[in-house]
Amino acid sequence: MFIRVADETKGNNEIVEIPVDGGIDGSVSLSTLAAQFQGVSALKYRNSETSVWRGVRVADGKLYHPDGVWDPDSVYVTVYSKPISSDIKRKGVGEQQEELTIPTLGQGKSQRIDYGQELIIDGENEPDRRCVDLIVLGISYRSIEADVKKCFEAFGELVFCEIKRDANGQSRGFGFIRFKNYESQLAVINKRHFIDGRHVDVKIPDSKTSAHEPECARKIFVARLPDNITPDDLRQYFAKYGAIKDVYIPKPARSFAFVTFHDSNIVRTLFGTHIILGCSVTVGPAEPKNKPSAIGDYPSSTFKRAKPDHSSLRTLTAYGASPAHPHYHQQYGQTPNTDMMHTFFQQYGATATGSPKGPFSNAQQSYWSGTHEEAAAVWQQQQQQHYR
DNA sequence: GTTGAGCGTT
Repeated sequence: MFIRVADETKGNNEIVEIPVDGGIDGSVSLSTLAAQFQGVSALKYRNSETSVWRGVRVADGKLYHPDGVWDPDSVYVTVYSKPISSDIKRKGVGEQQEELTIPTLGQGKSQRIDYGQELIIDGENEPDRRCVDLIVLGISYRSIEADVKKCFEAFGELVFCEIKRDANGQSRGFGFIRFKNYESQLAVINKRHFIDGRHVDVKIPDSKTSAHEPECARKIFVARLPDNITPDDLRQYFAKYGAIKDVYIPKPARSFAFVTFHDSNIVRTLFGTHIILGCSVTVGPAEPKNKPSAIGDYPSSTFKRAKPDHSSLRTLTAYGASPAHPHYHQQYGQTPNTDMMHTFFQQYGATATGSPKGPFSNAQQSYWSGTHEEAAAVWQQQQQQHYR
């Protein structure tokens, strides 16, 4: 049996027939698909009842039809993990078509991540595949770095490996590692490993800054969701990153959701773009209820989308970003400065490129360029305020 | 020379 697959972005509507594996699970091999469509990560198809795109399930390098049966007459459309190609443009959001820039953050460095300040992403520059330093607990006092390295390199390339020692060089029995690729991190985390005859545990480290955090620190804001998405869809997708405590989708659907994890440390590694059921969604930090604050204490509601004729959607307008808007200035007591803007954009894996009018001149507006996703996330975050 | 929950002089 074959299924019919097309790549909308090619514009030629060429259909390629892809074989379905003969095995009992009736899956389509991702690698077989990728041989025809380079870089493909999933497939989607139109739900005949609702006309909404529906994504096929992807697991272990295989694609599974959600209904268990592939329709030989349907045309399945390729989905790519690089953030948004024009085919993922979604209804109702009113996005303009635009080629997107994937934010380029620092290349992997052999340094510890300063949480919340710097996000290291792997060699593919995928914002949703970030590695963090992992703590390794229970290392034998006799083990050296090479022993730890040997154990974990079986899961992938390490960019960092260190055993903590006291002033005399005596091992303190724990250390830190970081992988180059996110798959490796997923493979080792929260599992027990053996080094020099002792079992060791690998975890996302607690940090002092994350102790006694409010619930919103364990919560992500997921924007640009299709309205037919279910809590189970989100659970299924995000479960691979960490234990989920709660999923909240407003009723009626408002294109966003909150997912709360048990561990706050995983949260910041998720900021950026994800492909869920074939749709490109944006994950950002959840804001505390009743306390909107996008930049420090500055309200996110002061950020609007720039007009489409102004450098298109990658540009945000920071209203009130100058003393020319005394209302906001007085109400919130501060004006966002350059550092705050950069921190704000960084949450979304974006890089602010500054205002063409110069930062916080006396102009009425300042323009800041982030990514398309970032602009969409900020816009959605404003909407969120109206429903909470 | 011993020990065995923890959270990092970068």
